[in-house]
Amino acid sequence: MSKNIVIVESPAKSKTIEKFLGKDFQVLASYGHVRDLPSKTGSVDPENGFAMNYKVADGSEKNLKAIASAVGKAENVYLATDPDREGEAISWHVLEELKRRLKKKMDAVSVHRIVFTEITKSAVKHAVDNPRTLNDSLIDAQQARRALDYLVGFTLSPILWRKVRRGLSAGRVQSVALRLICERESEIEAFKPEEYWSIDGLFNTPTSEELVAKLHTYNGKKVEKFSFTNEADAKAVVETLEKETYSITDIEKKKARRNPSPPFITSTLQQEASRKLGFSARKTMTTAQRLYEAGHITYMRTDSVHLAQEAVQAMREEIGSRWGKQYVPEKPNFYKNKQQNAQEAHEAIRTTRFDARGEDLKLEADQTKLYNLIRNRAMACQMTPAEFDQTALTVEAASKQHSFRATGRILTFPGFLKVYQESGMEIDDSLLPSVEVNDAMSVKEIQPEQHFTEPPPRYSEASLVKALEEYGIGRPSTYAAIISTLLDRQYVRLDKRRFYPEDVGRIVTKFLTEHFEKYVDYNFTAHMEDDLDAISRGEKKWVPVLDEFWSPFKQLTEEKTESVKKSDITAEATGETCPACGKGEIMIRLGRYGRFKGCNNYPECKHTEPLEGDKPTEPKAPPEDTGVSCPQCKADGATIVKRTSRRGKIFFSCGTYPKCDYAVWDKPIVEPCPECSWPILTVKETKRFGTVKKCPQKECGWQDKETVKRKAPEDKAAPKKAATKKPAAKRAPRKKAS
DNA sequence: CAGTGAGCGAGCTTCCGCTTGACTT
Repeated sequence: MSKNIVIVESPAKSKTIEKFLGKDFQVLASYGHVRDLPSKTGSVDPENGFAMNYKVADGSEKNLKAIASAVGKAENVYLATDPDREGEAISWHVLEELKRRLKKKMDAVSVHRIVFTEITKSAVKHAVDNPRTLNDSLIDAQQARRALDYLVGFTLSPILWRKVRRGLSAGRVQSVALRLICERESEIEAFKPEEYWSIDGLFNTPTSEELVAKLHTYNGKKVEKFSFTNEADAKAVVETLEKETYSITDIEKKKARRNPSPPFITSTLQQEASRKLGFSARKTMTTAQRLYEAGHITYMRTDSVHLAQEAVQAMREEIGSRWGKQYVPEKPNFYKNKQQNAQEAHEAIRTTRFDARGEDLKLEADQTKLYNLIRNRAMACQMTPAEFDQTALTVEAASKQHSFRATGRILTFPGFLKVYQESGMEIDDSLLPSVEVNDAMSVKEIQPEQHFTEPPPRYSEASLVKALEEYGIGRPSTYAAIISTLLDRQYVRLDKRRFYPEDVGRIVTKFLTEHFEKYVDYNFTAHMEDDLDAISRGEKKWVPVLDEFWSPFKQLTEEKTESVKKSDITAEATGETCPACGKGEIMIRLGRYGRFKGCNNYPECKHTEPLEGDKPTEPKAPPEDTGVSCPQCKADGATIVKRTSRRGKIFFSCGTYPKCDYAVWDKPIVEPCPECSWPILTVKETKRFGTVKKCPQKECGWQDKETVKRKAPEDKAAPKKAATKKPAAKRAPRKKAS
């Protein structure tokens, strides 16, 4: 029984903080948000001042009960949720629930709001000593954000159900993510490779060393990427160049430095883990969560590059003792957040100690890899820059009309590179031969090379997260979920770790960008954030801000629901006449399995053909015959064959389909049912019972006796069978829409 | 459950952002 209760969001945090504060304090976790808008219509009422109908989430009841019972016996409650918009709202929701549950008892409890951005004893104590009250403006801003997301999603999605296909979704975040992928695909399709030629000179120095240099000027003009665009031009240039004599005319030496990258935040961690370790965004986050819970790293959902003083000090000590003073900068390196709308509630992602490598901590293999990545990146950010000697040589023709250049780079001091190299920024030493000005260079060969420009690459998980972050769309806690949503809706697919839009995804994007451009604009979120900031600062009120958004949005959705026909979206005219009826026009339509061509005259004419450019439908192998006669139609020679459903599931059905529609899931055998005498049984291999025979007749339900026997004692031994069954039933309506 | 769509219209789907478990086959 504690006099003082502290509420935080995460249970891992609560344990640490409890240690700092001692016996008089009990720390409880809210486990994130405790109330939310139910996923159904009417949770926000725009007609009634945007009234928000919050409900306690299923999983939160337990947590709220624990909090209420502790607070009921306490004198002080410290709301210590994260110091950002969402955190402020969580505190408010918790308080609202406390008031509702404890009623008058709450009068005896003093309520304080405290915040800290790092979990250290001093920071937490300082926070407790400097409480404030809840910030209503910040809470209002969060509510505006929540209502807007709900209204956009729950207004646009039903339009998609009616106009495109059931079960689809649209939202402020996911629709822009989808748009990025679709527009990239359009760019790739519209891309026309352009030819260009590069020309390298291969020279010999006076000491017979080789030098490769790029053509830098030609006929007195600087050579650019598209200076030579065909073979004839390139050949002519080569001929001219071959006739010249060359010498070194300039040697330029300078020192160059490169600074380390900032420590990880969620998005950069996901990107680097993807590139360096091949982890998906989801895998990175669950692995990081384990490390966080074990106390090995700081919080993994953050958009701040800030580092705690103590951590910086510990890094400097470790760097100094491990590699020497020359790797420790005079003053700690300081990093600033690039993003505009960063909430900066947490620290950057770093390890909690620096003297241990992942291998020393006896972690799982994946955890070790991620731990080391995080530790190295953090340490590197507090190390000295890498230093190079950079040399540029100019090889000029005697005519002074043409010149080549070569650059070389030698690492003279590794600095942070000793520990960490960001992928895509690798540095290789490139050595140049030792030459002096006026040295004659003999031409060994002038090499022309043909190139073509390449289309922009399709997004990977990493590059998509990066793009979203740059637009300020989505949050650290949602990047992985956004990707899952696009995949779940089958808007996109991943192939060799690259995103490809599916037909439905492209149709949805086309529809949304054509008719709801403003709401799927890349800057829509940024504009929203400006408004939310104004609300946070008390400069605007949340209801008028929502009104300003809602009135035109509502009007637009009503107009579009009326004016845009389903066929405008999902059908595309081709101008071809139907070869079957000779009257109808062939349209490209969206079917369950993608797009196809069909006659306009449907349903009178049912002519269809596959879309060109589609993968040719593989010639169907004749289905495997089981030799078992069909027990239903009993037609002569009607046997059961093995087939694959459209979803890839194997089933067995009568070979005379569609005449006879008899079908079973498991493999049939000729053996009459001992119970109902149905002529066949089915067999299935299971791990637990081996081969199980069953009667396919549902009303019979006979099963292999051995199975029943072996199963029986288990039922008795586990009287909680009913209890274990419940979640299974609960699980059924979840996702996995079949 | 076996090639696809229209419209009729039961009953149903859907947002974003916080946080962790604890069901299995």
